Amino acid sequence: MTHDDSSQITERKRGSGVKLVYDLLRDEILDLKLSPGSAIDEVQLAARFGMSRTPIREALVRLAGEGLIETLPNRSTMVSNIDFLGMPAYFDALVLMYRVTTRLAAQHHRADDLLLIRERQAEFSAAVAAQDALAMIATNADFHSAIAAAGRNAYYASFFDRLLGEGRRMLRLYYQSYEDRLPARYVDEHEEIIAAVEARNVVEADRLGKAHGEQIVEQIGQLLTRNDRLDIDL
Amino acid sequence: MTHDDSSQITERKRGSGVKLVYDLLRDEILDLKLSPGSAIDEVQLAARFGMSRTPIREALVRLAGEGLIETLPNRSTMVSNIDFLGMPAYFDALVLMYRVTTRLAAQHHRADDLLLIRERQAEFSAAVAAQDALAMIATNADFHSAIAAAGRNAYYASFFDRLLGEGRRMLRLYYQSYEDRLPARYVDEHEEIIAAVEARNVVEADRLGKAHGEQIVEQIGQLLTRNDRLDIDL
DNA sequence: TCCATTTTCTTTGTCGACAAAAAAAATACA
DNA sequence: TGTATTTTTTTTGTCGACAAAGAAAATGGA
Repeated sequence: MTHDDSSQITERKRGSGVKLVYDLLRDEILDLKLSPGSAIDEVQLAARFGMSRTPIREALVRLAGEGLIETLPNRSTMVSNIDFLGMPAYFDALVLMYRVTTRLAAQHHRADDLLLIRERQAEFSAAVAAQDALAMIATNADFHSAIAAAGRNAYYASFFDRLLGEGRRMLRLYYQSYEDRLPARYVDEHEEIIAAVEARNVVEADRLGKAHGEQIVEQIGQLLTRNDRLDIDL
Repeated sequence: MTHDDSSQITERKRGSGVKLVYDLLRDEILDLKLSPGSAIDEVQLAARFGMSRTPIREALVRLAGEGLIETLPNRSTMVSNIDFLGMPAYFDALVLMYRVTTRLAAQHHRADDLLLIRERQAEFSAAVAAQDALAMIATNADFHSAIAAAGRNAYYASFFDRLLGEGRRMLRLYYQSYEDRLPARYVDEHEEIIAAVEARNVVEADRLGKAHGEQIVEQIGQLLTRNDRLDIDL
């Protein structure tokens, strides 16, 4: 198994190596370029990136901290499996975070937040137009991450980011099975969300966040039997 | 500055060093034995634990991943400061997690969960009786963590654990200023929560979780001016 | 005495090497 | 041929050493 990477072993700034490996590996995992369950070899990575095992190891420790890889003591390291049994729990948390972050954005956003949010929405819209599934998933996550940032709650934001990251893998599976064709409906829903946030309409933002989340969940969750998500009424 | 630790440099199992350092350092940080902002010296720690810098470093990376320490590139590593400005956001998230985890525990708990929860409650009750503030804070966190585990949502549970950890530092400050005397009221509230969970009374569990959280927040949050917590009505 | 520049010192980031642990392969024995 | 035991291989965990990057101290000039 060869890794034809034409890997440019260029001069790197001290300390930048870890971030490089971390970011790249994270993307590869979330985009399913590294399939769940596949083994990760430190020496191979070291060779690929032209550095020693030490920075590789640090990147792996951080990825393990996020649950993206799993480490068997003294034995193999591998890409975490997608926890299908945990999907109901995942969607429950995801929808709640959709709600909460959108609601808080309506409350606490500042003028320049909207600029960033609109940028993300433009990127998402472009990805939809280009029918690029990977880009759609990533830019959709960025969009909601920007919303969360505008909500000014770092705890929700980081939790939400983690959920969105984990979700990228599941969504990839989903859109793969639907031939990379994605409803442009999400673009419209995003626009509605932006409008509600801008108008500081908290109730409407909450409702839209919840609806948007549930809409996505429903499309995916048809496969699932169990359906006892948390449903706090408004 | 000497570290008189009578450090037993005994033979350790391969791979156990990291966890040892991580656990101990985490506890020392959360119990404020290491004050926020204080520097962390890798070499000193290596000497103290009788091991090389490598496993120390790995433990520090993990702690940094949880936000408990901060690393200035190429320069110092230090215990994270408590983010007082972020406290409203923190409490907002904390109360919501109190609610959600208690509610889910009422829905999804199994018989043996209650045994564990009661154990934790007994420990908390003992700590209150002994007027041991540190133990109270730790066992209270354990109690709610057990509730969260019974809720069968790993995402909420891990997020909640992180919040409870972060909270240990704030609570320590709070109880310090109140002369380590803590209302036994929490013990009763815990009992009510257990009863609601056992009865699978979801609405009541939700209400109690919210009330319990808000009660704690109010006691601490009097100091804070801003008070625009998320308030989803039931 | 005060400030700019150079030198030393401290602490981190990276490396190559080696030992421990577990798995895989090879061997011995019935 | 099938199974238990030994040997080899693979991969991780740990170590000591060194180089880079700042900070602190020392030096020099006005």
